[in-house]
Amino acid sequence: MRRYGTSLACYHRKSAPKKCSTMPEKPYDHNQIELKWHDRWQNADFYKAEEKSSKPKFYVLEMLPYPSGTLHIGHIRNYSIGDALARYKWMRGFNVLHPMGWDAFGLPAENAAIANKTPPRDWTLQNIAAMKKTHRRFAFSYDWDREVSTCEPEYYRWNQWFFLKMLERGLAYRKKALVNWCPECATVLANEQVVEGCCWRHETTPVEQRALEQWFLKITDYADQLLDDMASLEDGWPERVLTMQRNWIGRSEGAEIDFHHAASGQAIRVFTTRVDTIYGATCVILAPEHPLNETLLDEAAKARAKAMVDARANRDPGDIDKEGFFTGQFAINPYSGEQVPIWVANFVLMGYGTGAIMAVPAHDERDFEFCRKYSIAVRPVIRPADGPLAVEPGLKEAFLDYGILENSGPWSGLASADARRRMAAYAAERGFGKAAITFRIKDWGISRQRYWGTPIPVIHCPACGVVPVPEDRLPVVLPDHASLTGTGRSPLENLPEFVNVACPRCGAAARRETDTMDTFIDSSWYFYRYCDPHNDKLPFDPAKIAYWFEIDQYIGGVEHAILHLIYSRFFTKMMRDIGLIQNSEPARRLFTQGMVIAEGAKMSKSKGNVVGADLLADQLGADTARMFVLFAAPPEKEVDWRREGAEGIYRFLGRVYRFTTRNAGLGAAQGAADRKVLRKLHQTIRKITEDFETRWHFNTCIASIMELVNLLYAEEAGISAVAMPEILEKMALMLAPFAPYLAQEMWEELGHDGPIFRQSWPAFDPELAKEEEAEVVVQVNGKLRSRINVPFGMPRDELIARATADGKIKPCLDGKQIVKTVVVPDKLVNIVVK
RNA sequence: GGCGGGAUGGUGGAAUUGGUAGACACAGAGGCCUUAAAAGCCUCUGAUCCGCAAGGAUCGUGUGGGUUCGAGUCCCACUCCCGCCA
Repeated sequence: MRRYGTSLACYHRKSAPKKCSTMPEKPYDHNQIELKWHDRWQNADFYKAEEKSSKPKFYVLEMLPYPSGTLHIGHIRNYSIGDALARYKWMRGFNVLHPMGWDAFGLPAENAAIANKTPPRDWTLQNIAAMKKTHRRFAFSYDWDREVSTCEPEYYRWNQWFFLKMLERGLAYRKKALVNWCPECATVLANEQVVEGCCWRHETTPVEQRALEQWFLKITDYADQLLDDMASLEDGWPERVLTMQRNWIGRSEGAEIDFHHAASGQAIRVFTTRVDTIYGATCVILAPEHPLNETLLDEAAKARAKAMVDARANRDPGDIDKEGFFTGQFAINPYSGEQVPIWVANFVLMGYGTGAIMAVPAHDERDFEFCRKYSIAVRPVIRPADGPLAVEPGLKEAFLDYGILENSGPWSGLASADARRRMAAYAAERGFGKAAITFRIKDWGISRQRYWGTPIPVIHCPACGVVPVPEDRLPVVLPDHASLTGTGRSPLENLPEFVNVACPRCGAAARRETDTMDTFIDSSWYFYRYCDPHNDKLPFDPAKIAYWFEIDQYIGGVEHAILHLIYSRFFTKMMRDIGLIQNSEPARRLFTQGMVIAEGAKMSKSKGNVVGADLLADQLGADTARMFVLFAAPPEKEVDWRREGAEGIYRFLGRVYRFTTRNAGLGAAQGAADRKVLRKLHQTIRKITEDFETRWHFNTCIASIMELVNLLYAEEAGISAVAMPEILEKMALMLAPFAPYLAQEMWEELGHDGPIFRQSWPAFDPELAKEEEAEVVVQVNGKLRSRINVPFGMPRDELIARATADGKIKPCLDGKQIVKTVVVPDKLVNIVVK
């Protein structure tokens, strides 16, 4: 196939009807079919969810896209999976909610604005319009009345409302925190703008860490719940997503212990999961940004520490070489009274635990590596339960397992687990520590020094401090125009009409907060808004949520396994706690589809290999594109986009269509092939129905329809006028979730009115689907030697008799002794000989 | 290093519960149709070997072991790839 579009149809029209006994077949012209129904469906309302319904509800949701301007084949895959499910559920009689929206705030709009001199809002709205058009071309079954755009004040005012609710409850707070800072741009960068430790726009400029006042959400308050509630997701969410979230939350149980600065007596609190090893602690190590460094270090050392912080910005902690320096100061071990040196090292993270550790090289890998490098003492204090204590010098690696304490003062002889508990209790008793749980997850920093986002609704008053914007004055509207340069602080700072405001409390001149919110806030609750998208009193009516939630099926890329999906779970719990909703989790089931790569390489603009959806719809048609991404691999796996593969699907759809048009309303007088073909038909329905209900291997579903079509071609002349309509109708119905345009056109060709999606999913007849005869495999010593056809349910003895009498089996048994015979009824006979 | 997922023809993949390995498709080869091409339709297509042929034999699911009448599937060890965490 070299040419596409209208010219393709001309080629087909030359092909003559195959037999004079059939209707003239019609060529498959995807443009003609898809444009026709696209126009007819323009104002159709088949896909509106009912507010009140006697049907069971089903909420199917695909992750909303960022409006970059174009849909690519990766989007098409995501939506094709959801759409197949939505259409199937509709045909199974569910009241389906299947909405779509736009994650419309974000930095690309600002960059585009700088590049094209288009205001971010205009750029975004144009992109949304273009993408929506493509969505419609692909006939995804969305209820467009529920469309949500997160950049609209009607939406983001509720971001602000939630922020105020969290502020009231102490879940939103302000603190000084380290952020990524590019000295070239003189601005803060988001994590995703830091590429290998450098600014994305200045690739040779290392990013620094600067302390700035930032707003945070207290997701750590929910860390335990986020972890515990995963138990309820275990049967509906992919195991690897749950594992990733568990790792991300990173709960560890241990103890906080105060060492004391020998010179000043000041406490240095360390976190350890292995307090039982504390007699083996040979130094205390502080994170380079630890606040105590201010008093402990001289100026030169402070500069070294700062350099360390900058050097490791956003680098994988496992990749950095462990480096440190001795501060010249000492600390006292509260258990042993021993003085140990205080170091500063880059592998100790301020964000984890207390920002300080005790190094026990004999029993911790990283400590071992570090202490060996700097020749710090290594002292074993735990021996294996069944062996002696390791000997130092000469120790080659740390002993990490639990064991029995040695050289540990009064604790010697205890087992590790026991010692951990008792020693933590002792610390609490004496007031120098306690048992503690620490999490890897940090509070969510949401301040962004950017324009295109939700304004944070607070006012800074010189007299009253931070004052929330009163609820009745929401939304704080983002000004339409701001001068964007990509440098300096938030562009909103340069808009006096935005910044200068009277304090809501005292009326004095005050300044508005100019930071905007992280756009992950927008996507943390959008799926609730779909249930009540036009509510201007509340983010949504709780009764509507009670009806639609939880989401029955959420579908998206695994790249969101952590951020978006943790934030969403957090928001749900927060919303529950403020009394808006009843559910504790947003989605009962999650499906993570694999990526689409193009000809072996990850798609990206810079590589120029992005497969655009519009071009596909032009050249091959929406049906072909949708079906190809479902056919090429099971949906959870990666798919390689290949032009030739998609052309194969195009050929298949043409085969289906031509067969249908030339046989509609026809058929032979005698149905010699009816039984065979009807059996295959009902087997196919059974297979696809089972797959929709369980594992969604649409690739094999489509393959089974291909098998059916191949059989129809082979048996065409022997299909009766009675069987033909049933076959063609059910085939159209089975294709409807995958190729809606073609299915609808077939439906019309078969003489039916109305949308095929309002039809019931075809039922299969188990009797018709049954094979007539069982093919039984005959093995000798486990090797396949013959196959025999027998009636179903043949008894064991008879099967053995038939098998041993088989012409191919007899010679194998000659002169041998039969040791054993294994029979699997209707399937297999295995004769073991010697 | 830990945890999770994976490795099947030239390619994407199938084999759902331990029971016919390679469904379906792509690519390739041949044929029919055609003045010709395209499209369409039909046949062949894991490797090696035997045979004029029909047909048959052996090998074969990353590597090495094991369990079993029987292993792509289960167990042990290993290699490589992907993801998350360190």
